[in-house]
Amino acid sequence: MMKDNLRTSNLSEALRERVRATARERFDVALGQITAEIPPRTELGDLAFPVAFELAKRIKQATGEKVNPRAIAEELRAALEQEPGVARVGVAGAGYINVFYDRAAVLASLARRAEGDGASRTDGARASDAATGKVIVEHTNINPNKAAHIGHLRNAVLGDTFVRVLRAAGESVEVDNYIDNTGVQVADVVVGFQHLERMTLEDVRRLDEQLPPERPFDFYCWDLYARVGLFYRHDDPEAKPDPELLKLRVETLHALEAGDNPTAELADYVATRVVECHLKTMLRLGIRYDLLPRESDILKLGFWQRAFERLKERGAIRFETEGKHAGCWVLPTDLHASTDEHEADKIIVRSNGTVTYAGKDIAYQLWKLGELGLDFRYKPFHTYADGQRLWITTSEAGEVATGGARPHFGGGRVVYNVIDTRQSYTQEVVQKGTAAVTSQAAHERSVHLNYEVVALSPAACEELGIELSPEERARTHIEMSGRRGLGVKADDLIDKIESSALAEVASRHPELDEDERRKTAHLIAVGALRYFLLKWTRNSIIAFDFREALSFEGETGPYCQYAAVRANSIFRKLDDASRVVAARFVGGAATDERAAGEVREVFAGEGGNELWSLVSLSGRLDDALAQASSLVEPAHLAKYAFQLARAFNLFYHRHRIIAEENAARRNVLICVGSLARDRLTDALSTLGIEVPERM
RNA sequence: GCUCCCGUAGCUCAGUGGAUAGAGCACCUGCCUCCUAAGCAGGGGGUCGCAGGUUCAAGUCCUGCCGGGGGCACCA
Repeated sequence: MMKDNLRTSNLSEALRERVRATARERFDVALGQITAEIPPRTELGDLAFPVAFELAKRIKQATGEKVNPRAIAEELRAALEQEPGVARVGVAGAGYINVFYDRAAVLASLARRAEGDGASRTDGARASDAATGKVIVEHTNINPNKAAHIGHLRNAVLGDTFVRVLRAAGESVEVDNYIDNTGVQVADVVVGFQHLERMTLEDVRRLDEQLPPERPFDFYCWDLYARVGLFYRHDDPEAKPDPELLKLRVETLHALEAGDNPTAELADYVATRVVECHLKTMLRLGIRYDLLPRESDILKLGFWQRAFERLKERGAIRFETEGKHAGCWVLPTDLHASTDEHEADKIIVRSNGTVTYAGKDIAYQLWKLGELGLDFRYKPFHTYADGQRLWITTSEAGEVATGGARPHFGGGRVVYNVIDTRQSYTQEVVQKGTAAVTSQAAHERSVHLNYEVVALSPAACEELGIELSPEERARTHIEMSGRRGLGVKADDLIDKIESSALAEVASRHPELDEDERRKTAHLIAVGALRYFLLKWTRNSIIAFDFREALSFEGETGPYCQYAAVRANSIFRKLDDASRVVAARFVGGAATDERAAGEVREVFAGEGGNELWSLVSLSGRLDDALAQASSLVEPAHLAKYAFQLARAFNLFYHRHRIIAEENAARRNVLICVGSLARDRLTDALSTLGIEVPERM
């Protein structure tokens, strides 16, 4: 096998070791973490060690001797220059050690790797640390009572992209989408059907069948849900709900929890149909799931009773006999101070004996961690076009037999719950309760993958025809409200972006047939929307703006796709022989000193630094993935894709690849272009963005 | 009251304790006989909220203050 110490990540590791060894031998200093950084400009080198400053301090502490950091840097320079793959080492500023790689050798290694195992980036580095046990990521979790809106899309795209990042790292991932089919929100829509529309299950079924395609069932429920909100308030949006009318909600809720009655059957129909709509919406963006766990099954299968026993056994919860919480089971917390208005402790079981959301969630979280000792029953719910099967939980006896084996669900090594940051407090309570009945390790195995909400810009509200008070207009963002029907529906937005993309495609490519245009427009829309939702870091509130979301220029998904499309069009026009020749020539630079010299000359010449920085950036995809994964921040990968696309566009602008006459130069350009295209395509693919053939 | 997050260019946001703080948008000026101009280049724009502290080095860490947002239900 070819030696691979020229992979830049391995090279930087080797250099770190040399720094450590030299510090020990020459200065008798044992260094801990050695920080290395990418210099701000490529002329300053490929890797920098600001370690001389720390060494000077350590030497002074140990011996009292004052040493100039520059002198230390000079010593280290000599040692680092010994490392194969290093062209030279410079000392700059007050004592920066700047390492310059042998550009021909690095590119040769990258070119050989690309030719050697196809486009596969998935090499030893990632396969080796594939830990045992799967990871569970739970996301989407939309109440099944109305159409999904852009806030739900942020959750789903964030979760789905994190899943892709984990899978790119070789992890085995189970994707769960929790269905709260017995909650208040579903109950409210049921109240709407039963009391506002006076419909039975049969009526609702007929209505559903007759709805036009532009107003599917989840859209209908969206409006109905808003109407129910008004109904409780006697049509005054500003009023408080009438307690008398709210009794309808409570009655309905009880009926749902009890099950086996017409109201529960209607609720089940509504929830199931809305879930189907949500799955369709998410599939438009390439988002899929493995399992739909349902709250009704958690109730029926006694998950809570089991968790309740465990909590009592461990003394994690306490029965209150006096005070404000008399008659309740509470979980003691110190997450916030208790005041006159509310106790610090969190109620888990109400005085009427019913369990709160937090309690149910503790039981469910225990199942996800494989610590409950109970399991759901399962049945197939849907089969995706490629045969992948989606399962749903059930509590019915006699599990439905299927041809293929059913995967084992639950029991994750780590569980990521994608939930917006407003629920941080409750999530902490759940984690605390969960940890109380398991080991401390279980606490670390539960991660609340939190993110800020999507709000609407005042401009977006006006476009939606929503009246704003002068006060609201002055704000940077306005919170969405399902109850007010205030929000941008996911399908509406996707439609809008698709038709905008379609117009662009049609004007640029009249030669394409209708079907091709639609497919292309769809890919562009997905790219635009996913990138739009991913470019912000998690703790940034997105003030949704139509103009921004519909933009295809600047820092957008289509900009990144366009760079890759341009690259593809080069390679479509380039004959295969040229690529083979280029790869062989550049790859040969690893052993052939004459070829290496020619490659170096290209990088040393006019625009060589710029060319090299594209190679260097292309080589950092693994770093970007590792960062996105360890910091749980897909935005880092999105930023990387944009940077790479920008660098490629510059490269594309500066160089005529096919027409290049100098053979060595042409070979280098082909290899660099091919490398950048592959990594950009990979990065986009992990973001869930595909590159169309033309756009 | 307690608690979490945020404050960086006109706007929206990036910025693993390291070099001259970046990008997109907006505005202005150029560039299509060329592998797709959804592009490229250039320009103006900054007291990184304020004040202390730690450090060889602070937008980044600590403390306090100011300003904005979220959360602290026998809702989910």
